[in-house]
Amino acid sequence: MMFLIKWDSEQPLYLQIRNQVVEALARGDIRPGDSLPSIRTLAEELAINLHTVHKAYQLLDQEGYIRLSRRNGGIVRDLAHPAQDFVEGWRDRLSTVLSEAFAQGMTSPEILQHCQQVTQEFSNKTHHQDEGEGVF
Amino acid sequence: MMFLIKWDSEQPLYLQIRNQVVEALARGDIRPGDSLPSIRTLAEELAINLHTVHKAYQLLDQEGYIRLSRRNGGIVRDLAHPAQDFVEGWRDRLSTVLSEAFAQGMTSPEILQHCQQVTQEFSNKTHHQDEGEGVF
DNA sequence: CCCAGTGTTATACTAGTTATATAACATAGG
DNA sequence: CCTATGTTATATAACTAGTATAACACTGGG
Repeated sequence: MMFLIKWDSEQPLYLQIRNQVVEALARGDIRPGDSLPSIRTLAEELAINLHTVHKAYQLLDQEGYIRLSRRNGGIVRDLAHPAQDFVEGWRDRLSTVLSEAFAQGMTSPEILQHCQQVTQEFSNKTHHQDEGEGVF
Repeated sequence: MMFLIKWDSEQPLYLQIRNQVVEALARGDIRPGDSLPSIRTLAEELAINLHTVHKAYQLLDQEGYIRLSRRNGGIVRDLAHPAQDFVEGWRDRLSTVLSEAFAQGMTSPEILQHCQQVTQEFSNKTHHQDEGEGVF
């Protein structure tokens, strides 16, 4: 799991981390049962503060993506179904993003094509079962 | 153009306004050439501060959705093509939103169906040409 | 038994953002 | 000239983001 901090981004650091974990999950780069790096390890690796990483992990835990335990650190959960109350908020966010494209003059076919392309990137879960990153 | 402020939302007020304008634009509720309410008018109507509305309008102007002039206030621009540098950032945001759905266990067909539904809402531009809101 | 490595909590501080409140300025139309 | 438009300038309070230290609680391994 590679993290990359964009220091010139307008996005808060803890959100960048959160998003990268979620995208890695969607992409299949990390899977249920896998461990995230320890809070301190990742903080040092990215040269940022422990609490910033902690905040990202707490958010991921709260949203249901991982389970954060005092013992094993952050472990990716198995989400067969969306967490409760997820879909409503998610559709609102989807609406907002798609509305931007319409308002900018993109056409429905154009927009839907982007959706399909992105979707294919994520469902391309060509994945090696036995490749590090796991709990040991 | 009806605005609705959610006081319990986590979203900043100025972003709520910005998003509602963009969605109204996508939905066809407002069209190129239309005037937005004056900053002071809208501020009073929503019982919020003038500067908060101004910030929303400035953002909309900066993003290319409206033109803000000292003379006529905020006027919706005609965006036949996306503003430069729009698409790159937009696709990133789309990726983030769609990745959340995947990570929550939704399937590709499910997700694409949502995209199509939202898209249809926006392309349903059943619109009355001569209905107020215009410049006068 | 202790040590090292987990997350967790507490406190403090700086900087930036959000929202409000007042006031004033600049411009042009009626 | 008055009025309505956006614009700019301060100031202030509350909150957020990020950093810095320090300490606490737990537990697996040596």
